[in-house]
Amino acid sequence: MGLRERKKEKTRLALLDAALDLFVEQGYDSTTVDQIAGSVDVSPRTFFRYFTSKDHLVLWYHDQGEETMLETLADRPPGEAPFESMTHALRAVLRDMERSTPVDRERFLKMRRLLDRNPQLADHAIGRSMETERRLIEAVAARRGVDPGADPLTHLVVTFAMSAMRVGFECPTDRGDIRQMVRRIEETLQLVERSLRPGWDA
Amino acid sequence: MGLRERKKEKTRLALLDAALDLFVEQGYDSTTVDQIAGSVDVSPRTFFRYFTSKDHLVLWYHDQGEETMLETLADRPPGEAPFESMTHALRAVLRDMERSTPVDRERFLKMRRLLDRNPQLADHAIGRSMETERRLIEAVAARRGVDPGADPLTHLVVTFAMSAMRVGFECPTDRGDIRQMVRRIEETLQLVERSLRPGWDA
DNA sequence: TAATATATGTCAGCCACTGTCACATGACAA
DNA sequence: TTGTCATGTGACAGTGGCTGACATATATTA
Repeated sequence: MGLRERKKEKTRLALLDAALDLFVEQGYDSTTVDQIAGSVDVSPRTFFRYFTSKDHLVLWYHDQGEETMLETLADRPPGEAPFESMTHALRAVLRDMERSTPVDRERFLKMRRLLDRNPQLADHAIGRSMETERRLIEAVAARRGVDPGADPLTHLVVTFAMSAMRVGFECPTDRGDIRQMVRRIEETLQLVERSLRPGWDA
Repeated sequence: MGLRERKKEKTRLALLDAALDLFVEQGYDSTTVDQIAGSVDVSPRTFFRYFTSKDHLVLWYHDQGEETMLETLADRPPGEAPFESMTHALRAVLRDMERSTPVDRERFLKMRRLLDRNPQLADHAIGRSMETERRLIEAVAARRGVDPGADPLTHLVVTFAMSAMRVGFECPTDRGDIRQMVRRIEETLQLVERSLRPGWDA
């Protein structure tokens, strides 16, 4: 990894952390891109070369989660029942969350608080999740050898699994504690598993 | 209904239709609010007195669907199984769609095409749907006499039902034909019903 | 070291959106 | 009908997110 890339990564994280701090401190709306760029000594124009929009800052972890799930899915044995594969993909994300560093957790919690307080940001986040679902649907459809556009069952396999994630994530009592949130998602996932008829995804 | 209100309603619809036509004609992004306002002979400032944002134009039907579902839910017998109630709420929306006027359908289809082509709009739409889910969850939780924040099962009842709506709505083969879309959603809903273990929502 | 690729700063500009004030128009009571 | 009040509208100035274009500085590679 060259000097160039290292510098970029550093700038990216600096922008992200500066932005999160400003948002928490003075609110999302009343923080300008100029301020964010200014506090990292970078031109506002450069900010938009790292993040496509001000909103995009807060979707940081969605990208990681999606990557983890797609990779896990690709590694599952070909003959496995599709919903089973999805549960493994989902639990891989949960493991990542448990193993994350304190710095990562702090970022995560800041973002979560922002999502709670800013509906427009929540919109973007959920939109991003839908994009992830679309990609997962394609992956699952490919594994099953069906056309993703014409197979509702594949859609349900993905959507049902992701429901556990959403429901667990939204739980208001878990603010500020990642482990508890992970536990809640795990419980919800088990509830989903119990609610489904055996072999429903054949 | 006084003259004032009638005029407002007329302006509102005029703005909506003018906007949809412009969007379809020259694309969402390259249509400015000035153009929309101009083609209805109204000041740009006034546009924002009718619609909180340019995006907001496209969420027209989400409001109606939500209202229908909440009303239906309120009319269901108290002892009914919660998921059963949700399926009735959902099917009430489907009936509304089948009975809609040609003018309504045309608006609907235009909006759908816009949602397909503009990810940012899709984000807002799905965000609006999540808001609807939240309200439905509250309603269902109230019926069951549980705390909406602490009962994952209630969340799943709503989310599973809405999954049918989303999956059916997104199906790419149904563009341009509302009846076919309604049929697809109905089929998906039945698939959901078959996939769940009897009594899972008790 | 020279040639090339890439990252950044600067500047000019578009457009969504808002606050404010003056004015016009419909609603209502005397 | 007329005066009074509430409400809808236009005009204008301003903020801030975001983009394109060009010049310059900083890595990479030969």
